[in-house]
Amino acid sequence: MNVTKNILRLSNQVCFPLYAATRQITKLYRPLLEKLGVTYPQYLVLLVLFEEETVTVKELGEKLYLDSGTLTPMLKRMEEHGLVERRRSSVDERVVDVSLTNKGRAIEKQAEKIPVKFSEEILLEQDEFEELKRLLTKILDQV
Amino acid sequence: MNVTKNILRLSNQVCFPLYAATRQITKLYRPLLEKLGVTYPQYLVLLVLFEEETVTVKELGEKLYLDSGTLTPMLKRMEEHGLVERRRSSVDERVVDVSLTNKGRAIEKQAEKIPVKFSEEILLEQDEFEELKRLLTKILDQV
DNA sequence: TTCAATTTAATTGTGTACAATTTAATTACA
DNA sequence: TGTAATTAAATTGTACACAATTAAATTGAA
Repeated sequence: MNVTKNILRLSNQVCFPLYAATRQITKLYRPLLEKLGVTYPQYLVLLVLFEEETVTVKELGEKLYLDSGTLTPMLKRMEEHGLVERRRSSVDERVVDVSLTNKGRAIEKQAEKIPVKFSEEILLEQDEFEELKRLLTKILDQV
Repeated sequence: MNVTKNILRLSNQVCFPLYAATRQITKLYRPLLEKLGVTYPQYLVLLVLFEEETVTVKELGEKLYLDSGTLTPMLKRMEEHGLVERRRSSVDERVVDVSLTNKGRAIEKQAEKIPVKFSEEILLEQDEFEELKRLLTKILDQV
């Protein structure tokens, strides 16, 4: 086995398990989120809006690392489903403010149960969870 | 701050940094892979084929955690670009065997440089890399 | 003040992802 | 042997994801 093969081995890459684990975990979330009628990225938008009354598309993008090309159509879908409201800012017409509707706010109580259920399905120790989060956040802070 | 808000805080979730870090890292890969004319998932297919002469679509799916709905169109694009060859197995007509063309094989030497360049851009200690990989693999093995 | 530079969303086009279904081939068992 | 069950890809439809471009509003410097 030459050096090349070792470097390129799937099992030696850290990015591959990252890529694969993310998708598998998103799949675990799916049945839980389906009951709320949202996808995982839409759920993240809700989490932001549970914390802040109103955010702009730009702020959402900064928090979630997504651009308007992803957010605009996603927010339109959420608006169609009656979860959020999009409104041009009267202060600055370039800006679009996003906020929860009553229907969106009503989901918060259901959403509480998801992280709990989830941590029951993923069998990591508490300190492993913390370490994983620390390492991922360290990467995120660099890029 | 009530308990609910704490549970649902973006910063308290482990899945969010996982989701975000994966996409940010894939973006880091992009300029490197662009030179090879492939996307990140396509690069993963190449990695498998550098290790194994021929794999079926099913085997690819098992290794990369992807289904035919993703792989079939992706492999067709790679075939159009002259990187791989798709051929119905003569032993079992249901099966499609995938293998590298000469052009695909020629990429291996360029591909070697990518993990090296990449590890230079991500500033994690060697043991942190190992720990991250261990935790992600542990999750993958569960789901 | 004016107009060029910047900023914010939206749009366009390509490429994943994946659930659900379909099609064709193979296997298993009555 | 004949047919039901299973298997492997492909297809269909929906939803991200993101680079690149566009359009409209705002800002800033001459």
